[in-house]
Amino acid sequence: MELAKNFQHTEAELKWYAHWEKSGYFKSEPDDRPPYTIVMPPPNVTGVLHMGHALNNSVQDILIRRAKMTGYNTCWVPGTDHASIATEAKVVGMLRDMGIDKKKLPRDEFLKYAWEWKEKYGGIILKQLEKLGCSLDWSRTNFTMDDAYYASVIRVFVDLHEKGLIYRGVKMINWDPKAKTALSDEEVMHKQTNSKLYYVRYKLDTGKDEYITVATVRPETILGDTAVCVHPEDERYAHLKGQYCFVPLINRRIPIIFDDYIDKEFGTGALKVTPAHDINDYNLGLKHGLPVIDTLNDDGTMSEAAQLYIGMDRFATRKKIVEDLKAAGNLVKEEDYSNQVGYSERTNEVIEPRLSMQWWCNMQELAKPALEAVMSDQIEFHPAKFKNTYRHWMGGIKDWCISRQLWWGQRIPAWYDSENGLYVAKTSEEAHEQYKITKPELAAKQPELRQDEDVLDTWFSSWLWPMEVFDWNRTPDNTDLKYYYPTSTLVTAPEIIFFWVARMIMAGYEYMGEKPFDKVYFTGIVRDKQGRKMSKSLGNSPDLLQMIEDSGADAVRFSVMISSPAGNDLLFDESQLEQGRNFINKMWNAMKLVKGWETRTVDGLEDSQVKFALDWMDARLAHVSQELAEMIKDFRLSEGLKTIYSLIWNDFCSWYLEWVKPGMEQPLSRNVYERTINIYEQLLQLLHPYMPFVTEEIYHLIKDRQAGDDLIVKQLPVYSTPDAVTLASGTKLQELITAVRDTRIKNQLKPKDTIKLWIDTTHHSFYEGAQDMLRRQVNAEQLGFIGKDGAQAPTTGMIALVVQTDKLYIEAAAATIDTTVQREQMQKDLEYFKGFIVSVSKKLDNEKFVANAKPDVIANERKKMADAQDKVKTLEESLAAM
RNA sequence: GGGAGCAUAGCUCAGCUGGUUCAGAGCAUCUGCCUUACAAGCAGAGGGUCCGCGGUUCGAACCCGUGUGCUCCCA
Repeated sequence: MELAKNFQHTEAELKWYAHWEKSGYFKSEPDDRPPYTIVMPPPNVTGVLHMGHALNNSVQDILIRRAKMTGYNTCWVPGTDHASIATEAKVVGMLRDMGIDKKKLPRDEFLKYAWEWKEKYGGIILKQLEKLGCSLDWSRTNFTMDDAYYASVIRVFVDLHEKGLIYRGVKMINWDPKAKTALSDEEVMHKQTNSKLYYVRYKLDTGKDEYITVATVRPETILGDTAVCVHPEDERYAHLKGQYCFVPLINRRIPIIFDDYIDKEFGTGALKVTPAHDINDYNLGLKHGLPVIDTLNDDGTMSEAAQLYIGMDRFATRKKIVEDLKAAGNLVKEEDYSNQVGYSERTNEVIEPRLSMQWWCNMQELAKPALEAVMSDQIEFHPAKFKNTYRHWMGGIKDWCISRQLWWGQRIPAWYDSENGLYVAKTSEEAHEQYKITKPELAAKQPELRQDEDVLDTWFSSWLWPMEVFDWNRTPDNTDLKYYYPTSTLVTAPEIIFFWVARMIMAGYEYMGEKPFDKVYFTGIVRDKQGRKMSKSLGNSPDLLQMIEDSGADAVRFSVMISSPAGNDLLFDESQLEQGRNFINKMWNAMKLVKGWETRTVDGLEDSQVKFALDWMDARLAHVSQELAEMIKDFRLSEGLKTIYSLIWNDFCSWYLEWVKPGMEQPLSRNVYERTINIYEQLLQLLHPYMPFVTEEIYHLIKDRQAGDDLIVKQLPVYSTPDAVTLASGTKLQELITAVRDTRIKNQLKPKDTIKLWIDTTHHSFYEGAQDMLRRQVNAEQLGFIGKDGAQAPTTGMIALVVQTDKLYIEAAAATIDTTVQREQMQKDLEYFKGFIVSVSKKLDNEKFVANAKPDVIANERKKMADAQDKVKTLEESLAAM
């Protein structure tokens, strides 16, 4: 078969993905093997693949593929999240483009459009994950608005309501005037913003021309003021006890109250109190019995209660009221001010704190076992630093606002009668039953109940994900749930530790009586080269699908994984794609080289010359394989990839293949060929989880395979601990080769110039195995040992060098021998080692050191000393000979 | 305002319980090579005040204190 010049990624990706899927390698059913389960963090149903997904899902695929090779029954469950706010916003936008106003649509008609949208655009992202090579069990795909899933969300709502944990109440919430819905605290992002601090004076009700000045960044809320507050110990205002003042422009008479909540140093030390529009003011209002005047409509315009600017947007009002205050003589001054402003996570709109009737979930009791599980490492967090964040949040956990004023989502299963009587039930029928029993007379007259208009927070469905994807609600005793739950590892971003991770743990303990996963691995945030978070608004997020098309999924996975150290952010730079592509090319060429030997193999050919190389490579493989297992266990995936990269490029290609390479047109022993193929296979296997396509392709090209012999399911061999002497011998040979090459260059020897190499050593057995490779790699026509077969130490015209404690002499006809550089180098080495001996001697002569240090440390120092002395001796002799 | 974390080569990071022969890797850089798998390559090299200061210790990149700078989370 003619081999392509390069790896053709597009064809290979289509071919192998289809093959894996057709062969059922992605599918999982419970069996005798231990399970390894991951539930994918469901992306938004309308989302498209971005760098964050690429990182997150590459990590999961690596863990899954690796587990598959080590005897586990792996199950990776895909799915999507209905993403209430995000999706509804998109549908509303689409309707607007069609000239349809959501407000004018009945609920069910809007939902029809929403489902149409979902059918059309939903799940694109799952298709895109195939492109990345994700080995997902597609037969288990879930969606958080599927009927079964919907039912489980409703069940949990009803259950928590029965337990008294879910209740309805008026509280200060975060209002998003664009999406026109309440948000949970977690959905609000605080951003440092440049604002203005306005100083506004309020006339006192003393009949005189006296004022009190307050400072505010939100002057439009003045219209909702119901008090001015000062610190009880603030002498400036002590005389105002029991006094009143007037709200500017509307002249409402409001009291001056005293509370030590006030920061005397801030502004003027006097605070305007607007209980309807600030959480702290609200609490003050509660304490002091102040009225609440809500001056905002749900779209962020001023309400009738504001008296002025009715219907005008809040920010326009802010400008206007400043002008009016100035005109009225109430504006004292304004100054620049930087403060934190809350923005909606989804719509990026400035949040308005607002009093509102919402549904709440009390988290206190649910949080207890969830906190304990993480603190005691029953659930391991990687990196562990996130335990602190988690504890901090869980310790101060507040009630969760779970209702959203939206239509796309699970509708709250609560019904009201005309007297506002409340019935919470799984179905309308059940609610009506309750109604008839509770209020038979009313029900006889008015049989219809009105269902709550709101839907539940998206996260109120996502928190059931690890159990509900295995059909917990309908069949809680099913074999899948028993086998796969608790799942093995959750891979997610630290940003959603509260939104999602913490709540899944709570739901897991509450409903399964068991944690949802053993381990959580938090990936970093994807940033660009300059360290900026990748985002649509910055436009710094590369087009992932284009990258896959251009460079291939393997190169993309390589570039993402090579630069994401455990627990740190990923700084993505497209140059890493090139590194990935080069690596693929390197492997491809190595395959071509090895394949090229096939026709030149001969049975029973003496291969003692390269036995050294084979043994060493086997030892390296065993050694690195063990290291890699540790790294993957600790989620040091980036380090793992670097390690395999180096094993393949340096150890295998640069050293091993060069060592066993037969000469031009020379035959090769069958045994060496087979072992080389075998080694290459194992390297591919180690790399496969990271770069699945190219490895599978080469695995099949390098040798004919029977049906079903695919790399993805090939089990990793068990390696025995490698022999340290074998490993050290390889290192020594490398050192020798490098040293001789370096010396050649320093003496202007061209690569083609041959040399004679004389070695003065006591380690003859080492050279017996290695000499052939040494000779070829340094282009020596002859290699001799001093003291053997009458060989003499050279006296003149030689270049001397020292490797470890062996003395080497290069004899070269072509050399313009300049020993000065060489001597200087040796002299420097000599001085260093002499200095080193002094410092080690000091240590060993120090009684405190000898008394305190561990015995093996002392033994090691003694060895260092002896080695250094040997080295000094060798160097001195070589110098003398020059 | 409260909390967490980080600072090691030009860049991105390793460096485990304080103790290995000038502190390691990749990328980048420099030099020489189109050597019959690979120039998307080969060979070789250079590059560090381990953020500053103080302390503990026989011994500190590592532990403690402090200062500076940066990042993230929460209010």
